[in-house]
Amino acid sequence: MAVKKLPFRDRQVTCQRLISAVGSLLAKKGFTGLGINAVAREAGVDKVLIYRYFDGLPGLIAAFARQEDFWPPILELAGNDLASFSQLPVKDRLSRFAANFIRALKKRPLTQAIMAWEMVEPNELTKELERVREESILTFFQMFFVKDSSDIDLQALIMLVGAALSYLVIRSNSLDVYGGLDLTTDQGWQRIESVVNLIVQQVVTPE
Amino acid sequence: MAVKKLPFRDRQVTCQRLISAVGSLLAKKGFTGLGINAVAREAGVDKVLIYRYFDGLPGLIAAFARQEDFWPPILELAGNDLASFSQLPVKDRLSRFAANFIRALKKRPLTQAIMAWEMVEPNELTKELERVREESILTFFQMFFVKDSSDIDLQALIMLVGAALSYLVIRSNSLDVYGGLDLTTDQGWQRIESVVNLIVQQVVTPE
DNA sequence: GACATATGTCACCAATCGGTGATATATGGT
DNA sequence: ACCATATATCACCGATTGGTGACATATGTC
Repeated sequence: MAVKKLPFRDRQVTCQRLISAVGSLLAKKGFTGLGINAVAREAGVDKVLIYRYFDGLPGLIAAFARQEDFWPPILELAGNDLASFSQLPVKDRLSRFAANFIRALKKRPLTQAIMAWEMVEPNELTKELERVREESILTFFQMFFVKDSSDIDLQALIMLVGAALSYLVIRSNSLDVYGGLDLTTDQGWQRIESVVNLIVQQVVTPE
Repeated sequence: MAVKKLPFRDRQVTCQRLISAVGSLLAKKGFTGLGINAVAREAGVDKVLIYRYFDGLPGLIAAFARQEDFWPPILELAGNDLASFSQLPVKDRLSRFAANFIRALKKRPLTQAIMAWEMVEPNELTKELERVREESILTFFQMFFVKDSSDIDLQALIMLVGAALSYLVIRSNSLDVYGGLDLTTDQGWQRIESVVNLIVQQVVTPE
């Protein structure tokens, strides 16, 4: 409230403050309380500028979505080394993917908030983000797994594991124990990773 | 608005109307818009009665939670026949459990809404519901699976599958395709069930 | 320096929110 | 029949919401 007045009259800076405010507010409080007034307050900017520059809150959120990298890039899911990753056996590729996926998701609270948001309030923004994510997932899948035309439904397997891990990571924010699994400790997550490893080792047929 | 006035002065009936209003409102709009005013409006009852009879909205929601059966009962997860279920091989028990779990969750939109709610807004109600569910899950697990002291982490496996299925069912409300999996058709769900079957058949060691 | 415009501030609106006090009326015991 | 009380309605409160128009001031152009 003290340093609120920043009449630098720099539209770019103001827009950036608004976009950043969406991010920090979303990370701080989740999607609840993500209103025009709250965003403007957080940015220290008058809310009328949201209407002027972004044509309303949805427009601002869309701008926010455009400049952020919510979904972990393929490179990160592959362990930052595409070449060596693609040379691994399919089993190990899947195991690594699971571990990388957990780590990538854990360090993106914003992504978790948005994924939770998608589940309760489908809207234009979440639809857009879903489209991007769906595309990213499919690209990743086709890049590393589609050529292994095994007799098992590899796609369904990967998505099942991905769904489980997504759910568990999101739940770990507000839940300590899930069905006896401790989601707060590394040991608990090690159990999860281990069972994923076990699954892929037993299920995936070698090439 | 027409038949709003029901001055029957029957406290039980009024309380029931309020409790039912929470349910229908939750199923209709999800947890958004679940406020004092909205609930009272839905019930066709003055909101002051919520304070009088339930000491506020949390109290009303708690009463609502107490009388509903959100979580599928163990009997249902076991396929309505405990005896024959417990005589199945562990593998088949797990496969049946997965199929029953999907069906049970699919036909409980209220449960889905609450599960989604738990992910974004932890509060007293969701905590309570989580406690009940956690207890139910563990009971189910100990009843049917704990005696099979295999070398694999059966608990982690079950919870992983449960997490995946929960996520996919909830997502199917607002998403058609997840990573190439069609969540709108029986064929898509058949793929999911099949891969679960494959996993348990390959991973679970026979007794 | 004058002026159009871009940028930002402020005041206000109607609607809704959670919450409370005052009041009316039906119920049930004496 | 009378009266205490349980039940329900209504009117209001301050705060907050999304949204808009009027106004002020800095910026850049001529």
